[in-house]
Amino acid sequence: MAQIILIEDDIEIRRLVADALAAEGHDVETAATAMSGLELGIRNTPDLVIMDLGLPDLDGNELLRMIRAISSVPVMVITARGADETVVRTLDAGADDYLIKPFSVAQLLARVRALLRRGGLAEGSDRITVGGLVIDISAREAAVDGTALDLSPKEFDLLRALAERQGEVVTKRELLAEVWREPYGGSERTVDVHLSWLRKKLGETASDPKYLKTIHGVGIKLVTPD
Amino acid sequence: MAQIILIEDDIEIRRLVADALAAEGHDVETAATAMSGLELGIRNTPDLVIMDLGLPDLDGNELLRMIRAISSVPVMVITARGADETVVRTLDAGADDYLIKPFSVAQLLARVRALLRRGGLAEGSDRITVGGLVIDISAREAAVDGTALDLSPKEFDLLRALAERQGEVVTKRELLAEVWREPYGGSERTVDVHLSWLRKKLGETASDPKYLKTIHGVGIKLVTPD
DNA sequence: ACGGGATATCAAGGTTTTCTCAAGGCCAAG
DNA sequence: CTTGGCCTTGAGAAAACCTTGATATCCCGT
Repeated sequence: MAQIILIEDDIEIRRLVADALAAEGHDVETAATAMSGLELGIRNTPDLVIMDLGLPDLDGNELLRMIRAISSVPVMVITARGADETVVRTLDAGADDYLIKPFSVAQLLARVRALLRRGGLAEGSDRITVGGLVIDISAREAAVDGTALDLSPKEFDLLRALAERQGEVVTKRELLAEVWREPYGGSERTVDVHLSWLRKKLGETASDPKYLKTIHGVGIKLVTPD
Repeated sequence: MAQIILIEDDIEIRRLVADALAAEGHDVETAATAMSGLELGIRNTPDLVIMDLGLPDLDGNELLRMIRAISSVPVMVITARGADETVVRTLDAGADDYLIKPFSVAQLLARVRALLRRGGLAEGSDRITVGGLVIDISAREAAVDGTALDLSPKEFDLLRALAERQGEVVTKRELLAEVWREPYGGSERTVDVHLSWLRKKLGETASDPKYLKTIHGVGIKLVTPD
């Protein structure tokens, strides 16, 4: 599922964590020293790094800084050092989560899921959700409250263009540029018509909008309904 | 710096956390119940939500699910319940971090920083805050004390022009230039009318202004109310 | 306290923008 | 060649908005 690098010198904990992660379906690479872990990271571009703070060859914060210098990969720190000051310093050095040993494996896994949920989806996400509206970019299909919408090409592109900037007001000119691809001599009223159709398929009207709000004199914006 | 919503029923903790966050320069809105917190969230599109799990009116996980249904905002849970099972369930329900009371404020702040760092701190949305007045430029919406304002284009532009120079006196001529785009032959009285409407919507009058103060013979200035 | 100038508010046009229906054209599939 | 889906354009109606005129009110210097 995800590629995870685990840097931990204690062999027992390493085994424990690695097995648990593997059981979740992740691809785990382990390292016992900071340097070898860094090597691994450079080669594999992982989705998550889990590291101990007390490594034999390098201070944990030093390693953290090196990782941050070359990557924005999520990093979870697991360590026995529980001093508050240490936690703060480590988080501020770029760690995303901090777990104190001894920890519950179940919780570790849950926190890993939480981190992957954020980090992983940020990149290749080709699905946009706005309230009850779900837009699958690569499949080119959309649905409201579970029921699929039958959209024409332009309608879909229009919806996507708005969804990619949800909450923001988009002008018709921008929509023309985005959806109709320049140089286009058409009038902005074409946008109006498609919008009208879109609204009808979304089960709303211009006077009582749910998703598509008109900002008079400016443009349209896609919002999550109340 | 960031807009944060804090949902916590214990008044002491609420105060403690809110003050600490405010001291970091964040804009904090608090709520004592799940429902009022949800209201806040819908109005303000926050950068982070911090919530207690044991709210009086709704189960924490239920609230979390409701938040997740409409938003992907980072959520930090703070609670006294430390049972492992609870932690796991909460994280899997969509929480991004989980802190057990009693917690160190310094660590809370560090974790908040970590979450905001990842969250990208409000991507396309730039806001101006003046007291209880929040103006979202890209969404083109404004709210006072959590209630959205229904502003016409000129009214919004006017408010923004004043907000961009908050505390400063702006002449009507400058407002005409800024909002009406020259060369404009209109009279400055149009500005007066729009100002009047703006005041009405802000719930104030010219004789008892809160935000919009008239400097006789000079212009207008937007101030934070006492 | 008074007068003149600046500001506030109200109501009434007048203007611009948006919405929707309907008709026509285009293109690909049958 | 015909059909059907899709896109574009036109036009009237509706809605939202802006401006202006008139009048009341306020502020400040005298």
